[in-house]
Amino acid sequence: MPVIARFAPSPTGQVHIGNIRTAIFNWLFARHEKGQFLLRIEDTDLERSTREAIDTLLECMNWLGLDYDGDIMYQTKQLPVHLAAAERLAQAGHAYRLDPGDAKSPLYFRIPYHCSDFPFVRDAGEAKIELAAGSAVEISRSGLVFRTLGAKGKVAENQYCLAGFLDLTVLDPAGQVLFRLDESNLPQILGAVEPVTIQNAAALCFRRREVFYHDLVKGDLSKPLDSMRDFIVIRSDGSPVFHLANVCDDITQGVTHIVRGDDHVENTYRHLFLFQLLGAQIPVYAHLPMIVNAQGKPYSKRDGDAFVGDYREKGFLAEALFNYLSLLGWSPGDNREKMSRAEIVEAFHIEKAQRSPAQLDPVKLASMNGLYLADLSDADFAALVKSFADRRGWFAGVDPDLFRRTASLMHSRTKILTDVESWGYFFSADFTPDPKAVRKNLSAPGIWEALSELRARMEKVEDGAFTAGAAEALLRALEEERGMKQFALNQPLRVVVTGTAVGAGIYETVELLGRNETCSRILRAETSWQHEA
RNA sequence: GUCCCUAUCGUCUAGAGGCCUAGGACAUCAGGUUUUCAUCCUGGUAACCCGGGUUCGAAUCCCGGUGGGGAUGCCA
Repeated sequence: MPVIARFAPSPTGQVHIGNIRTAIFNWLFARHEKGQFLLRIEDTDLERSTREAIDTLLECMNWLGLDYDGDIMYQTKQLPVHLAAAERLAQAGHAYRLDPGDAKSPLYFRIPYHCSDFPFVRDAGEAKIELAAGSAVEISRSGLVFRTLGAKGKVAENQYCLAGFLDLTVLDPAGQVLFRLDESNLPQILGAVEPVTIQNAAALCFRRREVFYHDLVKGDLSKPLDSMRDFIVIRSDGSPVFHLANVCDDITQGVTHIVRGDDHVENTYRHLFLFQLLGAQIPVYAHLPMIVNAQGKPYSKRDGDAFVGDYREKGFLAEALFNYLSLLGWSPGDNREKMSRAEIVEAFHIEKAQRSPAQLDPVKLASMNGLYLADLSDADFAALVKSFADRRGWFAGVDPDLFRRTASLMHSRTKILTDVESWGYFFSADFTPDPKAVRKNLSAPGIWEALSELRARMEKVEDGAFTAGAAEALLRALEEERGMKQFALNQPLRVVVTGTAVGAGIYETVELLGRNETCSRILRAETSWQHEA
């Protein structure tokens, strides 16, 4: 059976990092299985869904190379299908309104009492629930309401679906049967609006059933039916609720595998009933754990860097982000980390996805990005940086050749493209020196005199002869003459001409700056920084 | 409250009962290369949440606890 997977985001604002991870895993899964990857826009929240958000989403997917098959399905267009499905459920007796006379009352889906032969329902044995002493039990077509005693002696009200209590008997404190639910009174209960109330109850005895399914990521999962409730499928304004719309669309699109966030695990137990009663094949599920922030909490909008756009803006490469994100909660099983897209597709097995949440580490992401940048040729790197800088209006009007040479000097020092912002001193003398660097490197006695002398000697060098090698020779000679330690002038010179203590080789740097610029920067420092140092 | 899920270095992970003296990567520390930084190379510190079982043998299986997350919406 060919695999049909889908990504079904709600287009509300920016694209969340956890969301795009789900998209990536779906895409990888579909591509690995040589199946289809469909895109469905769940735009039913009219208040929050905007065209702009949809465009942002499509752009993000395009940027990350997540191509989808076929046309996009827009959920709002499927309204008639959703409504027809609701109607079918109602016709078959699987749905009801709390107030049958009021069409404005929301339509509830009822988890069917007769479901023991469903492929995802199994018997879980005899069960008994002790009730708060002398409390009442209400039984109605929307389920059971009963009171239990909490650990601190507090009475808690519980409401669960009727299907949770097969062959229910309500016992009084003496153990006598007060009420028995069976085929004889079931139709009356389902047909009546008013609940049957049993006073002075002490315990509930019934056969427990549970919903179960196998999750490709989480393994065998189950949930007792007596912890589930009937749920609304059509709101009082007539619009379909997520559960119905989502399931209907998956049926319409022929989705065979649902890969999504594990916040949907609980929904799955409900959706199984919908697929079953709508006569559809039940899909295979895979629930991915969430991505969490540095505090170990799920990413929220307030975190910053919660959106794909943030990473793009900061100068992360799509391939690097893709690679990193594919490794968050998944691993090929060997020690490979930096992998090409094709390699990842080849190695991707959804069953190997992690079951617990993963924390996104921006430092490791940057390291990964640095690996991808290092793969680029100097020329490609320069071109990439250029277009990145241009978009930001950095270094406008800089000589292209100077820019290229700077880029090749700084290539191995660049992890993310925003690092490039610090290149300003190559192109302009308009920088603020780092006070710490100044203090550390320019306060030794005799330093300023030496720099002044160095400048004088540099000024005598022929224009075309001002190379890295020439600069190095000047420094060495001067150090020796003045009895200074070898390289003692390197850092002072660097601070004076770049304002910082770190960077590319200083000889190459001054060669790039040129004789005039180098000398004028030294002179400027002599006149304006010297006394502060 | 109830239900569901989850737990290996700081972080991402390898690990499918003996290949584990627990491997890799990022981070970190030390050393080497080097004019600083970065790159590159070498080495180090660093983890099986706790308690019971099962077994000749448990990071791996089972039970309990604890921590974390999720669900419990006329949000999706």
